[in-house]
Amino acid sequence: MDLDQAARPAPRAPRMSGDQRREQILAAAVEVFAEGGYAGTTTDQVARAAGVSQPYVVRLFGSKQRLFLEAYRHTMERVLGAMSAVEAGPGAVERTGRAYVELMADRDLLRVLMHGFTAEDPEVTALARHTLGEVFRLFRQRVEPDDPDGDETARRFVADGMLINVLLSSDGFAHVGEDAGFDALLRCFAPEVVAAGTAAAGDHAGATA
Amino acid sequence: MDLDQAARPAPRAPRMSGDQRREQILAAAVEVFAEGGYAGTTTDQVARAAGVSQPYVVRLFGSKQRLFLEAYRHTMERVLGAMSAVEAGPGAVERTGRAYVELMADRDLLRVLMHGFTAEDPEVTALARHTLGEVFRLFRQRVEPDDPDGDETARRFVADGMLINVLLSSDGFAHVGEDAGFDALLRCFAPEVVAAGTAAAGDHAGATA
DNA sequence: GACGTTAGTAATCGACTGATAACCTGTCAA
DNA sequence: TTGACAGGTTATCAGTCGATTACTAACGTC
Repeated sequence: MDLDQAARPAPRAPRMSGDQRREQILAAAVEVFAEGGYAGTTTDQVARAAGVSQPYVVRLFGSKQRLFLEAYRHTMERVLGAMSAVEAGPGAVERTGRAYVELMADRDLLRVLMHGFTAEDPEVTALARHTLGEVFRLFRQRVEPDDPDGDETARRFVADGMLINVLLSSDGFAHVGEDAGFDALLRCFAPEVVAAGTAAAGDHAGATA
Repeated sequence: MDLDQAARPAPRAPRMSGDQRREQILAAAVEVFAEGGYAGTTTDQVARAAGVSQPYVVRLFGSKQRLFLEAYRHTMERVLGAMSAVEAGPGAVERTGRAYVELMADRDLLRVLMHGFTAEDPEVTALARHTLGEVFRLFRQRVEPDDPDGDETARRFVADGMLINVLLSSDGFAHVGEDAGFDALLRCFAPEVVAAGTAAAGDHAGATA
């Protein structure tokens, strides 16, 4: 009994290759940073989410800041990768739009991206600006290059993207039926979601307005 | 000498009425929170910016969280106030747009607003969503109510607003000439700024791309 | 089967931060 | 004058967090 309970030193998780662990921790970091941002997240939270100890996280990445930078870069590459994968040609505008919308499936991605814009660290904000610029550029080069309205179309695309990011970051799609004005805005994007949401909410809605 | 240096108990700032002090601290809070967000800002930073001691800030507002909430509400009211001040009628769309652009003069306002969307506190994100909804609503009711494209126009307005917020938050206008794609995007908003910026930058530009 | 290397933890530290308590000091009324 | 209240401060604490150190255990390999 004593041998069974006390002597057992907690069934340690199996070892993993360093690279695997790095990827795992990075994935956990994206998840946790998406929620709390840089300052609002502890290395311990990341460690727990990844199932390792806090000091190990710090040692693997050098510092919290570097961990965040790597997580951010990781995010950036996935976003830009998705946009780069769209081939040019007729209908490219619509297909690029769909590519961005599909990014919403992983809420964390665009939320981390968002934290980059409001970050304090100049290195992070520089990455964030670069990402935004690349999104613009990638879209732009898929529009007829000599279309005089191309810049305008691309700017609108980026602007809509930022609105989506904001809606996602503020968890807007999960708070339908609480604010009339906000619902109206949401309805522009997903009328069916709002219709279903307001019907379902109705009772517990505090209707801020 | 001893009398001059040591005995003098630091020339205390003159007393102020409680309400005045509150306003002053609130203004300082907006300024400092704009930079660091909620988690990335200490009550001591706010206190220093306001020229008072840290415990006094906490005691006046109850807690850091309540201070942030008040600062956020303050910000929100100024933004919505500016939009409400636009009277309806012909050209209302353009005038509302100008009103929003004029808000950019105080960088902190829109940056604090932005932090609300990425905040962890559900009370804050709810306020942020409400603000967004009101911006949409206020714009919408200034467009011909029976204009079938009204929703679309209003959505674009809000989206452009979010893009502006992002550019402002990431300090984009101060980093012209560092990233080609980003410059191209910026050129859609303020061609003259970018032209001047790239010319002036040129030398110290690392040109991320 | 000893040995170096790699994956990982426990213990702990020093700095920071939000909050509390206790105290000080102008100002104004009676 | 005196006293009471409003506007402040200094001192200090308890918790948290990133980072360091020192240690342990699994793996390959000769």
